[in-house]
Amino acid sequence: MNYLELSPNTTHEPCKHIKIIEQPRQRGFRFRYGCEGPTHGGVQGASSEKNKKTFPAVEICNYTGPARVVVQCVTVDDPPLLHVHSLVGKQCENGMCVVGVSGPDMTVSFPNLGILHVPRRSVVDILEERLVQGWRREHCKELQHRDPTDRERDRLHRAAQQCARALDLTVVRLMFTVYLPDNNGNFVQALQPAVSSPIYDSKAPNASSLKIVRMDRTSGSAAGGEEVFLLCDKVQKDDIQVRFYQENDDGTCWEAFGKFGPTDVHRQYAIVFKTPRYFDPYITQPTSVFVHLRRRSDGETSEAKPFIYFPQKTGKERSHRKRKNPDTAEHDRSRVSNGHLQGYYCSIPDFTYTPAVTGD
Amino acid sequence: MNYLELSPNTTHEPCKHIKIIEQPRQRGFRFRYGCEGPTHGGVQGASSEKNKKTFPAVEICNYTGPARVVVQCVTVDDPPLLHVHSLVGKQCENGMCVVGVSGPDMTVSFPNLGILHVPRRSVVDILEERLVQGWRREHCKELQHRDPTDRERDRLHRAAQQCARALDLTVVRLMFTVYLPDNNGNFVQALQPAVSSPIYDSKAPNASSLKIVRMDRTSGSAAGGEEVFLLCDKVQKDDIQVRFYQENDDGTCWEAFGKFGPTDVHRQYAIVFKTPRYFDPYITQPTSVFVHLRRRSDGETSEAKPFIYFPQKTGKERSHRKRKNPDTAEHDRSRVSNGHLQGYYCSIPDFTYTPAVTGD
DNA sequence: TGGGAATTCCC
DNA sequence: TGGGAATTCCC
Repeated sequence: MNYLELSPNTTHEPCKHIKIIEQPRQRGFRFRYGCEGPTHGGVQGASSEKNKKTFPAVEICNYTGPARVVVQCVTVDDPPLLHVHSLVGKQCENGMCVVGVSGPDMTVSFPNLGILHVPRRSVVDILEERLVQGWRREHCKELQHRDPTDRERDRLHRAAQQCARALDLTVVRLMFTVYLPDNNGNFVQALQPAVSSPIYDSKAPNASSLKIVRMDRTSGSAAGGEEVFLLCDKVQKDDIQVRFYQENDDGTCWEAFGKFGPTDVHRQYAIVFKTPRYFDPYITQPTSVFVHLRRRSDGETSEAKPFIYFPQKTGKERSHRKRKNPDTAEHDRSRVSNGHLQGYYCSIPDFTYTPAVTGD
Repeated sequence: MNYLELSPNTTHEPCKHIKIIEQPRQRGFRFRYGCEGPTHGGVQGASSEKNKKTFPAVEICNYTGPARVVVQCVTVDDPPLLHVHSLVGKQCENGMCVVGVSGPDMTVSFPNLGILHVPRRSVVDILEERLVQGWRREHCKELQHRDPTDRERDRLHRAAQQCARALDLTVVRLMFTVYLPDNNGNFVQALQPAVSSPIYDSKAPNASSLKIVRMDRTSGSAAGGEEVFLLCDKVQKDDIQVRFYQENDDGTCWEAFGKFGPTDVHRQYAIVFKTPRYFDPYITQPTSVFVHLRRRSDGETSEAKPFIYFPQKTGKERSHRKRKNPDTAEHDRSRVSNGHLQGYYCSIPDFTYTPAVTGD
């Protein structure tokens, strides 16, 4: 007898349980409304790649033989509650996905888990119906079958409203439950369920993917303070940043943020911001950095666009400008504002423009 | 006996009828959803002004005495059909507005006609219900009361779907019907109804008000071809124009249009366009014109913003540019593209910018 | 009210 | 699928 045999488990058979061997991918999957049809593919696995797709998968451990795995959408609450959203796709019915296993391979992969987005207006009704069902189950043992009274009904309705308020429609988790057969071969013996990491609806305003579509300038003075019009995919004005950054060879990183207020975010699709000053405003050569969008709440970022900082104009170049036609100066004013740069040494944004020489 | 007495009318009493003496304003009024609550005011009159509001009004002609006027929403079809949208506000019930008159003033003004926007998803049900009602009325004379058979029901359902497809939820008209009392004082004698001009929901995508919110430049070369980022209220990419114009003292008007494609309209809220060439590209003094948005389909326009055309650079100024640092030229390229101006005489956009001198 | 965004749907 | 807009709702 060695010491291993003294561990508590040795007196029992190894615990049968279900284990998630591939989590669902948390981001980038879109929940679909009923009207969008059922053919939109399932959520992929966390380690899925372009040419090597994976899907959520589980393994039944310490048991080999017939089993049934049921997958359902649950909330991020602890303990998890059944979600109003349901699973759709092959092998899915009544909002859940049911798959049989027989062994010897006790792993199951789920390539067809679509998530059906229930309209918000339906939520209360769905929850109320469930509460009524629960009520019936509780009362079915009573001698006489009866329906809830108006008073009870009203209580259930208010409970449903409260649950609905607390329910987040933008995120679900997958709950996997294994059922093993009893002596009659009925799959009624449930093991402790396993619950996946959260899946965020990629269409939700706070989880949609970030993208810079177009900018009216992709370069500017190292002094910063120049206005940029940036067109983007949907953002939320209080949760978005325009981040300039430069990664150095030594692993350090410079960052600074475009300056704008909530009113500079136009209808979620455009941001007018002022460029930040480069960390060294006295550079003598153009310097490449990157700009991207970043969501404060979850740190998600867009793909980066290059941005070039240029040296500021010298005093001589600037004095040349003073001789300009005042009409033209008026013209210029509309383009560049340097409001908050007043008083900075040598930091007035000041450019001249030559036409691009393009081939077409 | 003069010839007037020979006209057909002289043999009858003058025809009693209802006349609209103030039409509803056609634009700028927003239909409201039920969830928005009832307190949003009524549609104003066509001649309403800021400090002198008017409201839709009718007059009962050639009759003085007790009467009842009923107002309902109808479609723009001919003949008009009852709309699914309903009237809400004081004196409104069951979707219609009912007002009593007793004379001697036989005019009625309606200051509280709110229009309740029925959700699209409810339209079929509402129409089907009406068809079923109609079916019942038709069959009520049958010996035995009966409900429509499944087959009849299905026919009604399909008819409702067809009506729903044809129904425009963005426009209604007001139908005014006068009821005069019969000998027992019951208001059952209806005169021919009067139907108003159309009222367009100001929240509908094709009727919302146009507005230029912000532009990244408000001046440019008389040669045109310069890119402008314009932020705006919601537009439809295939139905919007950026119109430059200048009204001359002699009543003539120059106009030209910003150049852009559907993909240059960003998510309905921004337009990236190229300025048009001014009609005289060889101006020697800055010239003020206006820009506004214009909707093709109905000719509606936004408020205009001023735009200043500047003389093109002379050859001498341009040759000076050629000596510039190539790095700076690279910088410039990002800002101005002159793609389609190649080959124009003296038409290369070319500006220098000086910082604004602002007081704050 | 109008401003603004979330939600839902269409292709 | 994702792109894009219409519809609906919130304050």
